[in-house]
Amino acid sequence: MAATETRQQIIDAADGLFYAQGFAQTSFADIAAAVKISRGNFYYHFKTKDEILDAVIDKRLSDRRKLLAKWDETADGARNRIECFIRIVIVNQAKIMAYGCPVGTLTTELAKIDHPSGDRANEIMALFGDWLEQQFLELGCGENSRDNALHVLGWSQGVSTLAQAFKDPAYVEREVSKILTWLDGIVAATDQKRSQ
Amino acid sequence: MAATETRQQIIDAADGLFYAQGFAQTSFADIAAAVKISRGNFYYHFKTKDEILDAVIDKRLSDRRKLLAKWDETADGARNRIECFIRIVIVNQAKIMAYGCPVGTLTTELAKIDHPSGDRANEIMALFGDWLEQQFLELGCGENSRDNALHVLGWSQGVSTLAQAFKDPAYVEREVSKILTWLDGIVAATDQKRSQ
DNA sequence: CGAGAATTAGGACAATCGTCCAAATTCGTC
DNA sequence: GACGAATTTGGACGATTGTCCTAATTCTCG
Repeated sequence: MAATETRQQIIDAADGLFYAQGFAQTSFADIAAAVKISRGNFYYHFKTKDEILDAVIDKRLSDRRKLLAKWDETADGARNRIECFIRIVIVNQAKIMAYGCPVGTLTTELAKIDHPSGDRANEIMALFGDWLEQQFLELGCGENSRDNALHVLGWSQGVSTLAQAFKDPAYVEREVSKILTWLDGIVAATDQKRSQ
Repeated sequence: MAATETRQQIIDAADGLFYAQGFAQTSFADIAAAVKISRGNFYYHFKTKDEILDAVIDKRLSDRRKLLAKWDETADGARNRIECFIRIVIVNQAKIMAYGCPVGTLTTELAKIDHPSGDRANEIMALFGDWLEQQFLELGCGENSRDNALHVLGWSQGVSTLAQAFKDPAYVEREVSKILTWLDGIVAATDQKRSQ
Protein backbone atom coordinates (compact mmCIF):
# COMPACT_ATOMS: atom_id res chain seq x y z
CA MET A 1 0.00 0.00 0.00
CA ALA A 2 1.21 3.52 -0.71
CA ALA A 3 2.77 5.28 2.26
CA THR A 4 0.47 8.29 1.98
CA GLU A 5 -2.56 5.99 2.08
CA THR A 6 -1.52 4.21 5.28
CA ARG A 7 -0.48 7.51 6.77
CA GLN A 8 -3.92 8.94 6.06
CA GLN A 9 -5.62 5.93 7.64
CA ILE A 10 -3.52 6.42 10.77
CA ILE A 11 -4.44 10.09 10.92
CA ASP A 12 -8.14 9.38 10.41
CA ALA A 13 -8.20 6.71 13.11
CA ALA A 14 -6.18 8.88 15.50
CA ASP A 15 -8.52 11.79 14.84
CA GLY A 16 -11.53 9.77 15.88
CA LEU A 17 -9.84 8.18 18.88
CA PHE A 18 -8.38 11.46 20.14
CA TYR A 19 -11.89 12.85 20.01
CA ALA A 20 -13.64 9.91 21.67
CA GLN A 21 -10.99 9.06 24.29
CA GLY A 22 -8.75 12.09 24.50
CA PHE A 23 -5.16 12.43 23.30
CA ALA A 24 -3.39 11.18 26.42
CA GLN A 25 -5.74 8.23 26.83
CA THR A 26 -5.19 6.99 23.30
CA SER A 27 -2.20 4.66 22.89
CA PHE A 28 -0.31 3.55 19.82
CA ALA A 29 -1.87 0.13 20.38
CA ASP A 30 -5.37 1.65 20.17
CA ILE A 31 -4.66 3.28 16.83
CA ALA A 32 -2.88 0.20 15.55
CA ALA A 33 -5.90 -1.94 16.36
CA ALA A 34 -8.21 0.54 14.62
CA VAL A 35 -6.10 0.64 11.44
CA LYS A 36 -5.22 -3.08 11.68
CA ILE A 37 -1.52 -2.38 11.41
CA SER A 38 1.42 -3.55 13.49
CA ARG A 39 2.53 -1.23 16.27
CA GLY A 40 6.06 -1.03 14.96
CA ASN A 41 4.79 0.23 11.65
CA PHE A 42 4.01 3.56 13.25
CA TYR A 43 7.65 4.38 13.58
CA TYR A 44 7.93 4.37 9.80
CA HIS A 45 5.15 6.92 9.37
CA PHE A 46 5.45 8.89 12.62
CA LYS A 47 8.50 9.12 14.80
CA THR A 48 6.62 10.19 17.91
CA LYS A 49 3.10 10.41 19.27
CA ASP A 50 3.36 14.19 19.10
CA GLU A 51 3.88 13.96 15.34
CA ILE A 52 0.56 12.13 15.04
CA LEU A 53 -1.07 14.84 17.13
CA ASP A 54 0.32 17.54 14.84
CA ALA A 55 -0.96 15.67 11.81
CA VAL A 56 -4.40 15.31 13.41
CA ILE A 57 -4.49 19.03 14.19
CA ASP A 58 -3.53 19.76 10.58
CA LYS A 59 -6.35 17.56 9.38
CA ARG A 60 -8.85 19.20 11.69
CA LEU A 61 -7.75 22.65 10.59
CA SER A 62 -8.13 21.59 6.98
CA ASP A 63 -11.52 19.97 7.59
CA ARG A 64 -12.86 23.05 9.36
CA ARG A 65 -11.57 25.35 6.66
CA LYS A 66 -13.47 23.26 4.11
CA LEU A 67 -16.61 23.38 6.24
CA LEU A 68 -16.44 27.16 6.54
CA ALA A 69 -15.75 27.48 2.81
CA LYS A 70 -18.85 25.40 2.11
CA TRP A 71 -20.95 27.68 4.30
CA ASP A 72 -19.44 30.68 2.56
CA GLU A 73 -20.65 29.24 -0.73
CA THR A 74 -24.03 27.75 0.09
CA ALA A 75 -25.50 29.91 2.87
CA ASP A 76 -27.14 33.15 1.80
CA GLY A 77 -25.90 36.13 3.76
CA ALA A 78 -23.80 36.55 6.89
CA ARG A 79 -26.71 36.01 9.29
CA ASN A 80 -27.54 32.62 7.81
CA ARG A 81 -23.88 31.64 7.84
CA ILE A 82 -23.72 32.42 11.54
CA GLU A 83 -26.84 30.32 11.99
CA CYS A 84 -25.04 27.43 10.26
CA PHE A 85 -22.35 27.64 12.92
CA ILE A 86 -24.90 27.85 15.71
CA ARG A 87 -26.77 24.80 14.49
CA ILE A 88 -23.78 22.45 14.54
CA VAL A 89 -24.51 21.87 18.23
CA ILE A 90 -27.80 20.34 17.05
CA VAL A 91 -26.41 18.59 13.96
CA ASN A 92 -23.63 16.98 16.01
CA GLN A 93 -25.75 16.65 19.14
CA ALA A 94 -25.22 12.93 19.69
CA LYS A 95 -21.44 13.13 19.46
CA ILE A 96 -21.29 16.29 21.56
CA MET A 97 -23.33 14.70 24.33
CA ALA A 98 -20.94 11.74 24.28
CA TYR A 99 -17.56 13.38 23.71
CA GLY A 100 -18.05 17.14 23.95
CA CYS A 101 -16.91 19.66 21.36
CA PRO A 102 -13.99 18.31 19.29
CA VAL A 103 -12.34 21.72 19.27
CA GLY A 104 -12.96 22.72 22.87
CA THR A 105 -12.06 19.42 24.51
CA LEU A 106 -8.75 19.20 22.63
CA THR A 107 -7.68 22.75 23.44
CA THR A 108 -8.65 22.20 27.07
CA GLU A 109 -6.76 18.92 27.34
CA LEU A 110 -3.58 20.22 25.70
CA ALA A 111 -3.65 23.44 27.73
CA LYS A 112 -3.98 21.46 30.95
CA ILE A 113 -0.96 19.26 30.25
CA ASP A 114 0.88 22.26 28.81
CA HIS A 115 1.52 20.46 25.54
CA PRO A 116 3.73 22.20 22.93
CA SER A 117 1.04 21.71 20.29
CA GLY A 118 -1.55 23.49 22.40
CA ASP A 119 -1.05 26.68 20.43
CA ARG A 120 -1.71 24.85 17.19
CA ALA A 121 -4.90 23.41 18.63
CA ASN A 122 -5.95 26.90 19.64
CA GLU A 123 -5.62 27.87 15.99
CA ILE A 124 -8.71 25.77 15.27
CA MET A 125 -10.61 27.75 17.85
CA ALA A 126 -9.18 30.99 16.45
CA LEU A 127 -10.21 29.90 12.94
CA PHE A 128 -13.85 29.87 13.97
CA GLY A 129 -13.40 33.12 15.87
CA ASP A 130 -11.93 34.89 12.87
CA TRP A 131 -14.56 33.50 10.54
CA LEU A 132 -17.38 34.57 12.84
CA GLU A 133 -15.81 38.02 13.16
CA GLN A 134 -15.82 38.28 9.37
CA GLN A 135 -19.53 37.44 9.31
CA PHE A 136 -20.36 40.09 11.89
CA LEU A 137 -18.28 42.60 9.98
CA GLU A 138 -20.38 41.84 6.91
CA LEU A 139 -23.48 42.31 9.04
CA GLY A 140 -22.20 45.81 9.78
CA CYS A 141 -21.27 45.33 13.43
CA GLY A 142 -18.03 47.23 12.98
CA GLU A 143 -15.84 47.30 16.06
CA ASN A 144 -18.30 45.07 17.93
CA SER A 145 -17.69 42.27 15.43
CA ARG A 146 -14.86 40.61 17.33
CA ASP A 147 -16.83 40.90 20.53
CA ASN A 148 -19.90 39.30 18.99
CA ALA A 149 -17.82 36.58 17.38
CA LEU A 150 -16.28 35.54 20.69
CA HIS A 151 -19.72 35.69 22.29
CA VAL A 152 -21.10 33.14 19.84
CA LEU A 153 -17.97 31.02 20.05
CA GLY A 154 -18.06 30.98 23.85
CA TRP A 155 -21.76 30.22 23.75
CA SER A 156 -21.12 27.13 21.64
CA GLN A 157 -18.47 25.94 24.10
CA GLY A 158 -20.75 26.42 27.07
CA VAL A 159 -23.63 24.61 25.42
CA SER A 160 -21.34 21.72 24.47
CA THR A 161 -20.02 21.39 28.01
CA LEU A 162 -23.47 21.37 29.58
CA ALA A 163 -24.87 19.09 26.88
CA GLN A 164 -22.17 16.57 27.72
CA ALA A 165 -22.78 16.90 31.46
CA PHE A 166 -26.57 16.81 31.47
CA LYS A 167 -27.26 15.01 28.18
CA ASP A 168 -30.46 17.00 27.68
CA PRO A 169 -31.30 17.62 23.99
CA ALA A 170 -34.12 20.01 24.97
CA TYR A 171 -31.60 22.30 26.68
CA VAL A 172 -29.57 22.49 23.48
CA GLU A 173 -32.68 23.37 21.47
CA ARG A 174 -33.66 26.13 23.89
CA GLU A 175 -30.18 27.63 23.84
CA VAL A 176 -30.15 27.63 20.05
CA SER A 177 -33.47 29.50 20.05
CA LYS A 178 -32.09 32.00 22.54
CA ILE A 179 -28.92 32.75 20.65
CA LEU A 180 -30.83 33.05 17.37
CA THR A 181 -33.11 35.60 19.01
CA TRP A 182 -30.01 37.43 20.21
CA LEU A 183 -28.55 37.25 16.69
CA ASP A 184 -31.67 38.71 15.13
CA GLY A 185 -31.57 41.46 17.72
CA ILE A 186 -28.04 42.29 16.56
CA VAL A 187 -29.18 42.25 12.94
CA ALA A 188 -32.14 44.54 13.72
CA ALA A 189 -29.96 46.95 15.67
CA THR A 190 -27.39 47.29 12.90
CA ASP A 191 -30.11 47.64 10.27
CA GLN A 192 -31.65 50.42 12.32
CA LYS A 193 -28.32 52.16 12.77
CA ARG A 194 -27.63 51.91 9.05
CA SER A 195 -30.96 53.51 8.09
CA GLN A 196 -30.33 56.48 10.38
CA MET B 1 0.17 11.45 62.61
CA ALA B 2 -3.51 10.72 62.83
CA ALA B 3 -4.93 8.79 59.90
CA THR B 4 -7.60 11.37 59.18
CA GLU B 5 -4.95 14.07 59.00
CA THR B 6 -2.78 12.31 56.43
CA ARG B 7 -5.88 11.32 54.54
CA GLN B 8 -6.96 14.93 54.33
CA GLN B 9 -3.53 16.01 53.10
CA ILE B 10 -3.72 13.39 50.35
CA ILE B 11 -7.17 14.61 49.34
CA ASP B 12 -6.08 18.25 49.31
CA ALA B 13 -2.98 17.52 47.22
CA ALA B 14 -4.95 15.29 44.84
CA ASP B 15 -7.60 17.98 44.50
CA GLY B 16 -5.03 20.52 43.35
CA LEU B 17 -3.20 18.12 41.07
CA PHE B 18 -6.36 16.76 39.46
CA TYR B 19 -7.27 20.34 38.69
CA ALA B 20 -3.88 21.42 37.38
CA GLN B 21 -2.94 18.25 35.49
CA GLY B 22 -6.16 16.31 35.07
CA PHE B 23 -7.20 13.08 36.79
CA ALA B 24 -5.67 10.61 34.34
CA GLN B 25 -2.40 12.54 34.10
CA THR B 26 -1.89 12.59 37.86
CA SER B 27 -0.10 9.52 39.24
CA PHE B 28 0.24 8.18 42.77
CA ALA B 29 3.86 9.28 42.60
CA ASP B 30 2.79 12.87 41.88
CA ILE B 31 0.52 13.01 44.90
CA ALA B 32 3.09 11.24 47.07
CA ALA B 33 5.71 13.82 46.17
CA ALA B 34 3.29 16.65 46.95
CA VAL B 35 2.37 15.24 50.37
CA LYS B 36 5.92 13.97 51.02
CA ILE B 37 4.73 10.50 51.78
CA SER B 38 5.85 7.13 50.48
CA ARG B 39 3.95 5.77 47.54
CA GLY B 40 3.00 2.58 49.34
CA ASN B 41 1.34 4.55 52.08
CA PHE B 42 -1.57 5.29 49.77
CA TYR B 43 -2.74 1.73 49.97
CA TYR B 44 -3.37 2.19 53.67
CA HIS B 45 -5.60 5.23 53.11
CA PHE B 46 -7.02 4.52 49.67
CA LYS B 47 -7.26 1.11 48.04
CA THR B 48 -7.52 2.44 44.49
CA LYS B 49 -7.04 5.64 42.54
CA ASP B 50 -10.79 5.78 41.99
CA GLU B 51 -11.28 5.99 45.76
CA ILE B 52 -9.11 9.12 45.83
CA LEU B 53 -11.17 10.55 43.00
CA ASP B 54 -14.38 9.92 44.91
CA ALA B 55 -12.92 11.60 47.98
CA VAL B 56 -11.84 14.59 45.90
CA ILE B 57 -15.31 14.89 44.39
CA ASP B 58 -16.79 14.74 47.89
CA LYS B 59 -14.47 17.51 49.00
CA ARG B 60 -15.33 19.66 46.01
CA LEU B 61 -19.04 19.14 46.56
CA SER B 62 -18.58 20.13 50.19
CA ASP B 63 -16.44 23.16 49.32
CA ARG B 64 -18.94 24.43 46.78
CA ARG B 65 -21.84 23.94 49.13
CA LYS B 66 -20.00 26.07 51.68
CA LEU B 67 -19.30 28.73 49.06
CA LEU B 68 -22.95 28.87 48.04
CA ALA B 69 -24.02 28.99 51.68
CA LYS B 70 -21.68 31.93 52.24
CA TRP B 71 -23.22 33.76 49.31
CA ASP B 72 -26.68 32.96 50.66
CA GLU B 73 -25.70 34.66 53.90
CA THR B 74 -23.63 37.63 52.80
CA ALA B 75 -25.04 38.73 49.45
CA ASP B 76 -28.15 40.89 49.52
CA GLY B 77 -30.91 39.60 47.26
CA ALA B 78 -31.03 36.97 44.54
CA ARG B 79 -29.71 39.26 41.83
CA ASN B 80 -26.52 40.02 43.77
CA ARG B 81 -26.05 36.37 44.59
CA ILE B 82 -26.19 35.52 40.89
CA GLU B 83 -23.64 38.26 40.33
CA CYS B 84 -21.37 36.58 42.89
CA PHE B 85 -21.49 33.44 40.77
CA ILE B 86 -20.85 35.39 37.58
CA ARG B 87 -17.83 37.14 39.04
CA ILE B 88 -15.95 33.98 39.99
CA VAL B 89 -14.63 33.90 36.42
CA ILE B 90 -12.90 37.18 37.28
CA VAL B 91 -11.93 36.27 40.84
CA ASN B 92 -10.37 33.00 39.70
CA GLN B 93 -9.21 34.39 36.37
CA ALA B 94 -5.55 33.39 36.67
CA LYS B 95 -6.32 29.78 37.52
CA ILE B 96 -9.05 29.54 34.90
CA MET B 97 -6.73 30.80 32.16
CA ALA B 98 -4.17 28.20 33.23
CA TYR B 99 -6.34 25.18 34.04
CA GLY B 100 -9.91 25.98 32.98
CA CYS B 101 -12.97 25.65 35.18
CA PRO B 102 -12.42 23.07 37.96
CA VAL B 103 -15.98 21.81 37.59
CA GLY B 104 -16.23 21.81 33.79
CA THR B 105 -12.85 20.26 33.05
CA LEU B 106 -13.42 17.39 35.48
CA THR B 107 -16.89 16.55 34.18
CA THR B 108 -15.59 16.72 30.62
CA GLU B 109 -12.60 14.49 31.34
CA LEU B 110 -14.58 11.87 33.23
CA ALA B 111 -17.36 11.84 30.64
CA LYS B 112 -14.83 11.31 27.86
CA ILE B 113 -13.21 8.29 29.49
CA ASP B 114 -16.65 7.07 30.62
CA HIS B 115 -15.53 6.92 34.23
CA PRO B 116 -17.99 5.47 36.79
CA SER B 117 -17.60 8.58 38.97
CA GLY B 118 -18.63 10.86 36.11
CA ASP B 119 -22.16 11.08 37.47
CA ARG B 120 -20.85 12.18 40.86
CA ALA B 121 -18.74 14.87 39.17
CA ASN B 122 -21.84 16.03 37.32
CA GLU B 123 -23.47 16.55 40.71
CA ILE B 124 -21.12 19.49 41.29
CA MET B 125 -22.34 21.03 38.05
CA ALA B 126 -25.93 20.25 39.02
CA LEU B 127 -25.34 21.83 42.44
CA PHE B 128 -24.64 25.19 40.81
CA GLY B 129 -27.52 24.69 38.40
CA ASP B 130 -30.00 24.04 41.20
CA TRP B 131 -28.68 26.94 43.27
CA LEU B 132 -28.95 29.32 40.32
CA GLU B 133 -32.45 28.08 39.62
CA GLN B 134 -33.39 28.88 43.21
CA GLN B 135 -32.06 32.43 42.80
CA PHE B 136 -34.06 32.99 39.61
CA LEU B 137 -37.14 31.60 41.33
CA GLU B 138 -36.66 34.18 44.07
CA LEU B 139 -36.32 36.81 41.35
CA GLY B 140 -39.76 35.77 40.18
CA CYS B 141 -38.79 34.09 36.92
CA GLY B 142 -41.18 31.21 37.56
CA GLU B 143 -41.01 28.47 34.97
CA ASN B 144 -38.16 30.25 33.18
CA SER B 145 -35.94 29.88 36.23
CA ARG B 146 -34.39 26.56 35.25
CA ASP B 147 -33.83 27.89 31.75
CA ASN B 148 -32.12 31.03 33.01
CA ALA B 149 -30.03 29.05 35.48
CA LEU B 150 -28.64 26.77 32.77
CA HIS B 151 -28.05 29.83 30.60
CA VAL B 152 -25.80 31.41 33.22
CA LEU B 153 -24.12 28.09 33.99
CA GLY B 154 -23.41 27.41 30.32
CA TRP B 155 -22.18 30.97 29.91
CA SER B 156 -19.62 30.45 32.67
CA GLN B 157 -18.39 27.25 31.02
CA GLY B 158 -18.02 28.92 27.65
CA VAL B 159 -16.16 31.90 29.10
CA SER B 160 -13.82 29.56 30.98
CA THR B 161 -13.05 27.53 27.88
CA LEU B 162 -12.28 30.58 25.75
CA ALA B 163 -10.35 32.26 28.56
CA GLN B 164 -8.12 29.19 28.72
CA ALA B 165 -7.69 29.08 24.95
CA PHE B 166 -7.08 32.77 24.28
CA LYS B 167 -5.80 33.91 27.70
CA ASP B 168 -7.38 37.31 27.23
CA PRO B 169 -8.54 38.94 30.50
CA ALA B 170 -10.30 41.73 28.60
CA TYR B 171 -12.58 39.18 26.93
CA VAL B 172 -13.62 37.85 30.33
CA GLU B 173 -14.40 41.36 31.54
CA ARG B 174 -16.51 42.12 28.49
CA GLU B 175 -18.47 38.90 28.84
CA VAL B 176 -19.15 39.63 32.51
CA SER B 177 -20.52 43.04 31.54
CA LYS B 178 -22.69 41.44 28.88
CA ILE B 179 -24.20 38.80 31.12
CA LEU B 180 -24.81 41.36 33.89
CA THR B 181 -26.70 43.51 31.38
CA TRP B 182 -28.69 40.43 30.42
CA LEU B 183 -29.34 39.70 34.10
CA ASP B 184 -30.60 43.21 34.76
CA GLY B 185 -32.85 42.86 31.72
CA ILE B 186 -34.34 39.74 33.31
CA VAL B 187 -34.80 41.59 36.61
CA ALA B 188 -36.46 44.52 34.89
CA ALA B 189 -38.78 42.27 32.89
CA THR B 190 -39.94 40.34 35.94
CA ASP B 191 -40.40 43.55 37.94
CA GLN B 192 -42.51 44.94 35.12
CA LYS B 193 -44.59 41.77 34.91
CA ARG B 194 -45.10 41.84 38.67
CA SER B 195 -46.38 45.42 38.65
CA GLN B 196 -48.95 44.68 35.97
C1' DC C 1 12.19 -12.31 -13.80
C1' DG C 2 15.20 -10.00 -10.53
C1' DA C 3 17.40 -6.31 -7.97
C1' DG C 4 16.79 -2.46 -5.12
C1' DA C 5 13.69 0.50 -2.76
C1' DA C 6 9.61 1.04 -0.06
C1' DT C 7 6.76 -0.68 3.40
C1' DT C 8 5.45 -3.72 7.14
C1' DA C 9 5.80 -7.12 11.04
C1' DG C 10 7.05 -8.37 15.45
C1' DG C 11 9.41 -7.83 19.30
C1' DA C 12 13.04 -5.68 22.56
C1' DC C 13 13.90 -1.70 25.60
C1' DA C 14 13.57 1.18 29.69
C1' DA C 15 10.33 3.73 32.12
C1' DT C 16 6.11 4.31 34.40
C1' DC C 17 1.61 2.94 35.77
C1' DG C 18 -1.75 1.15 39.68
C1' DT C 19 -1.66 -2.30 42.93
C1' DC C 20 -0.19 -4.93 46.76
C1' DC C 21 2.60 -6.76 50.62
C1' DA C 22 5.84 -7.62 54.47
C1' DA C 23 8.77 -5.35 57.54
C1' DA C 24 9.81 -1.28 60.18
C1' DT C 25 8.35 2.55 62.77
C1' DT C 26 5.40 5.37 65.59
C1' DC C 27 1.69 5.88 68.69
C1' DG C 28 -1.58 5.28 72.60
C1' DT C 29 -2.45 2.81 76.84
C1' DC C 30 -1.59 0.22 80.91
C1' DG D 1 9.06 1.13 80.08
C1' DA D 2 6.42 -2.45 77.43
C1' DC D 3 2.94 -4.29 74.60
C1' DG D 4 -0.48 -4.20 70.90
C1' DA D 5 -2.55 -1.29 67.53
C1' DA D 6 -2.06 2.17 64.14
C1' DT D 7 0.64 4.08 60.67
C1' DT D 8 4.45 4.38 57.42
C1' DT D 9 8.12 2.65 54.55
C1' DG D 10 10.34 0.86 50.43
C1' DG D 11 10.13 -2.18 47.11
C1' DA D 12 8.14 -6.15 44.22
C1' DC D 13 4.52 -7.41 40.80
C1' DG D 14 2.59 -7.60 36.17
C1' DA D 15 0.79 -4.68 32.74
C1' DT D 16 1.21 -0.93 29.68
C1' DT D 17 3.41 3.04 27.86
C1' DG D 18 6.27 5.43 23.87
C1' DT D 19 10.23 4.49 21.42
C1' DC D 20 13.29 2.05 18.52
C1' DC D 21 15.57 -1.69 15.72
C1' DT D 22 16.07 -5.64 12.63
C1' DA D 23 14.29 -8.93 9.65
C1' DA D 24 10.71 -10.10 6.49
C1' DT D 25 7.58 -8.79 3.03
C1' DT D 26 5.72 -6.15 -0.77
C1' DC D 27 6.19 -3.11 -4.46
C1' DT D 28 8.52 -0.79 -8.54
C1' DC D 29 10.92 -0.73 -12.54
C1' DG D 30 14.61 -2.07 -15.81
